[in-house]
This record gives sequence, C-alpha cells and structure tokens, in this order.
Amino acid sequence: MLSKKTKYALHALTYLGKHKDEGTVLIHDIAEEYGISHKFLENILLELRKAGYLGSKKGKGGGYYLIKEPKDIPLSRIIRLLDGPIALLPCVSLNYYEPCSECKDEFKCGINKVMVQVRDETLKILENKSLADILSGE
Amino acid sequence: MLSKKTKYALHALTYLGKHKDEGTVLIHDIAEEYGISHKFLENILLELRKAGYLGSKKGKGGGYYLIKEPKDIPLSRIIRLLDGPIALLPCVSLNYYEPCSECKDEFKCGINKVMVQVRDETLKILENKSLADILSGE
DNA sequence: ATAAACCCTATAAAATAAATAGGGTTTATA
DNA sequence: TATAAACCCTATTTATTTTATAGGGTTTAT
Repeated sequence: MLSKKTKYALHALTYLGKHKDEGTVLIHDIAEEYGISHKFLENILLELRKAGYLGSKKGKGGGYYLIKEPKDIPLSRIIRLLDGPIALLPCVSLNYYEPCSECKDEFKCGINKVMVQVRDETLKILENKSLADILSGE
Repeated sequence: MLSKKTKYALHALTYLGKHKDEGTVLIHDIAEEYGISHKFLENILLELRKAGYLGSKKGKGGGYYLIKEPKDIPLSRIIRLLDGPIALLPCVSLNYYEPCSECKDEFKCGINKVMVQVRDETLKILENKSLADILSGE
C-alpha cells in the first residue's frame, strides 16, 4: 500500500492540475479540500517542489503551481520520491538496491529471479500511468 | 516492499519445495539455512499451515511439509496472507477494502479509477507467478 | 518416561510513518 | 516602510506497524 504521504501527494497534484490555469494555489486550499493537516501537506509540497514537479511563489499572493505537464508525471516517479522502492525486495530494486543478508548467492536465488520479472512488469504499469490519466478520470 | 515475514515465508516455501520428497522438514533446518530466528519463523510456518499450504507432524520426528503443488501457490496468495492488500490504496482493495476519509465520492475520484487499473494489472502479474516459478529458477 | 518437535498467545523492542512545532524568509500592498 | 500573508526549513513528538522474543502447552517416537 502507498503511504498517506504519497496518497496526499497525488491528491495535491490532482488539485493543482485541475487549477493549473488559475495561477498559484494555496497550501491552505488543498489541505482544506481533502482535510489534510496543513503542516503535513506543506512538507509534501516541499518535496514535490524540490523534485522539480512544482514551482512556488513566496510572499503574499504566493502559492504553488505545476511546472510539468501532467502527462510527464508518471506514477512511478511520485511513488519512488515519497515512498521509496517499487520493487518488492531490496535485492531487486533499481534505485534502492541492497543485498539480502540471508542470501548466499543472489544469482542462484529463484526468488530473486522471479522478483526481477515482477519488478519489470510492475514498472511498466506505473510508468505508463500519469497524472494526466488521473485528471481525465475526474 | 514485502515485509521480512513474507520474504521469509517465500524462503521457507522454497526450501520445503526443494525437499518435498524427503518427508518432513524441521523449522530448525529452515531457520538455520537462511539465518532466520527460529521463533519468528515458527509463527510464519504456523500461518502458512493454517492457510492450507503446509501440513505438519507433531512430536519427535515431526516437522513441516508442503501439501499443495508449487504451481498452485501463487505469489498473490502468499503476499495477501502475510502482508495484506496488494492494491495501492485501501479504497481499491478487493480483500481489505476501506473508504478513504478524504474522498467525498469514490466514483468521481480519478485516483481511484487509475488505482483500480493498476490493481488489476498488478494482480495479473502476481497471480501468474507461483512457487513453481521460484523453484525452477533455483 | 523422556526428549524432540510442533502449538499457541502474549509481550517487548525496534523501526517507520504520521503529525506537530516553531521560527525564518520573502513579497504584495496599504 | 510597516504589515500580514505565504512559503521555507529543520527538528521533535506521537502513533502505528513490524520484528523479535518469551514461555509454557501438547503431541508422539522411542
């Protein structure tokens, strides 16, 4: 399951996508719309901005706005950013690899081999779904 | 990511699959093979037995053994048993459904719609990989 | 009888996720 | 130029979940 952080990030991106022609959007408005803690959401938006998905304007009249096209924001990226690995085991993660301590030889491990396949097929799904798909369903 | 519980369950099932013609297998032997705590593994094997994947024999000379064909043990079942939902959000889980508190109308939620698709495609992958696939990779 | 081995429930420890706190900086505007 | 609005940043606390341990109970071959 996704963490609440990632779920809230998706909600925020959706909201920003729906209001992309209205200039900046306040954290406050997003937080209120979904009943999310203002401060918790603030941290999430900060991460999304640092990762290059959002822009922000400081000071009075400021706020956040999308700086990428919804079609260029795949689920896989958002999940990795906020939740970490998509792979089911550390030993098959492309971005967060770690060996499994109980495994003598990764290349002789049947679990490893199957999980590589699962990872590749799962990734295909998550790379092909983007914020644009979410927006077109609203 | 899978919990260690699920990962250990897969190791145990793999071990039992490899030794299926040798009668019962001791918890101790599996725990030693993978460096897993005996007691932690015991709980896992207990769950697998209660769920109908393993049989056990009590008393001296007892142990565990597979009572299903490896091809009839899909990853999806093991993951659901030990880790819970496969869906990425509670609102799209088939077996562990819960509404999202922040969502006014699930049927108008673009995230929900996309996640239903992700769930179905992911499930297809995990239902089509079984212990047999793991064993053939060892 | 005895020791080996699984059975079962409860609890503790560790790790992670979720939320909160509190002040800092920037900027439009009166 | 004072003010208030709004984002910026780091640290800490709280809650939840995961991982591991504890301790005895029951069954069974020898």
